[in-house]
Amino acid sequence: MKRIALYHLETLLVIARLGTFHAAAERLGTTQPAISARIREMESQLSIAIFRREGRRMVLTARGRQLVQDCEPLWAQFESVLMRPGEFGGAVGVVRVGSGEIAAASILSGFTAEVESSMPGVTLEVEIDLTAKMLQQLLAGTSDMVFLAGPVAAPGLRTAPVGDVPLAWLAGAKGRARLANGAAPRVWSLPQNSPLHTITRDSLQVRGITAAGFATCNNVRSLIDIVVAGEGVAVLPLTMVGTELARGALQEVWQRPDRRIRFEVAIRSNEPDPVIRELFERASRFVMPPVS
Amino acid sequence: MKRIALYHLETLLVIARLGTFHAAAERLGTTQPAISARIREMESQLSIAIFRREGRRMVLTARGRQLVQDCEPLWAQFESVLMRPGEFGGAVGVVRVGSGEIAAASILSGFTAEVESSMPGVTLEVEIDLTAKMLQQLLAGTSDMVFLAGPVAAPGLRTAPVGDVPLAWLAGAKGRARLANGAAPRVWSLPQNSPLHTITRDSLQVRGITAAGFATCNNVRSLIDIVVAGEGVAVLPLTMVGTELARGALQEVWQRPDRRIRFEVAIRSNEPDPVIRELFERASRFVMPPVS
DNA sequence: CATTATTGATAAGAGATACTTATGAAACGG
DNA sequence: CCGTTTCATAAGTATCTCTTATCAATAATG
Repeated sequence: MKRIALYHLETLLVIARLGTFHAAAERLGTTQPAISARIREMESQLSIAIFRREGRRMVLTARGRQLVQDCEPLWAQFESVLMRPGEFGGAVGVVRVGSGEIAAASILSGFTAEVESSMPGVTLEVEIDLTAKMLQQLLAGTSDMVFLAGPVAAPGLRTAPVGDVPLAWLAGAKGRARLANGAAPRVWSLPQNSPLHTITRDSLQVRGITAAGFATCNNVRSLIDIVVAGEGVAVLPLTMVGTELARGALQEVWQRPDRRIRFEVAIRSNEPDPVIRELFERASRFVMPPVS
Repeated sequence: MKRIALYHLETLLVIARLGTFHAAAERLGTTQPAISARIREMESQLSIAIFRREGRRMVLTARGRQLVQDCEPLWAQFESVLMRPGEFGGAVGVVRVGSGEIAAASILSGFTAEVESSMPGVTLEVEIDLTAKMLQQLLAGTSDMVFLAGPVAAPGLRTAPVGDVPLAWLAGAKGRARLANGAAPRVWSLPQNSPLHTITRDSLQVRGITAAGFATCNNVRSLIDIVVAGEGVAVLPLTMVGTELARGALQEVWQRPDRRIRFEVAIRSNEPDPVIRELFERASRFVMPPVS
């Protein structure tokens, strides 16, 4: 049964359309015995009767008609799937893209939209995780391209800047009340080894602030929720807190840190896949709109 | 490209899942060189690179992953379509069923429902037309089984009764007004050679009625609409005028004809296809609920 | 650092498939 | 009744596919 090839299906469909083996042979540029043999092969592989002799011609059995009916859409799909390479010059492939959460919130959707419209043959498999993990996966070959935060310079990596985002010290109502009382701030941030974590620590040091605990959460979205609902204060990217600022759930409490989060796109420097290299080129030319 | 067989797809998918050619070979009960050859064959047929050497293993290219992604559903469909014969003992096939319009309105839907539930592998292609045409198509091999009206006894035909339907002389408002004025009735019916036509003529003769024209329409549904809207009177099957009687658009004007329309199911007596013969058996056991 | 195991490529030969040409048998049409 | 159409069959050839055996490269291990 596994030995049935595409031309078997095609042959069946052409016979069903043209009515005779002979006509099908002509249409398919082969001989009538070849057509007979193909059908015989199908019948034996599937162990069903597809045609039945009737007078001097062959007619489809009920089962055969069922098969034709089933194969018609299958054949169409096959053509679209397997013919795809030649159909236009563009790149075709599935590319596994990793992204840090902040990068995801800031530039990913713009990039994917750009890819969808200008590289229609390319499908993206996006995975969101911490920058550190993204790098691992990229080097291990589990991801093909990653967006990440902060300048990275690992050997065997090729990177390009794609934009940056301003950061701000933000707190919710309870957090601001706590600060107003003169209590030491409960600082929240991403786990160690993340750029946001480093920036937060540095900014605290510059200000000479002693924190009452330095809590972490590995998910920025949750981090925001935590700060909104609790007494914490955090350095957060402005691109991710638009709605919270608008409705007053978060407010800036101190002067903004000098540093912004800088995004880069990275691939392995020896990446051999032309589709991925092309995607990298596009990504480096794609720069996110500036945010202030 | 047409030379790609099912085992090529299967091979690709198994490699994608298991990671190495060797493991795939074991899983598929063959040898590693065979797997290599299959992939090479696919790559040459599609002229794309599916795998790329990386260290001592082969990894999917972006295009290769795309292919895997595309083939996954295709493969599933294939299995369901081609494996169908063995999956259960029941009959499988597409059967072309013809039916006269009245038979269609009276018993067809019950029969199709019965087939759908008790013969899930069978697909019906129903065609509605006049009884005479149904017979032609059956004998010509364009239909496999037909429901038709009136006792037929053509050579090479095997028939069985499946029910009958009472008839009534019906007229719309204008038609009844015309009759009340004592004018000769405008009679409507199906074209000649149809049982309804014959019954209508016979009934008129029995009553000694002279019609003012004997109009025909080859479609019962339209016939009903015509009678409802116009001055006509017609012998119509009660199964098809339920709503018209209920809302008073049609009313019985004379005594009902003695004869009812008797439905039969027919196949070619030498029908070789077991699926069709089985369907015929079921149809003959399936008798429509009596109507009065 | 040497050894061993893993992964896939390659080559050669056997076996299976698929195609072509030539011919035959049955059925249809005039 | 004869020619035509339609498909089956047979024989020969070309092609494809698989298996066995071996090799090269790389990763893992002691």
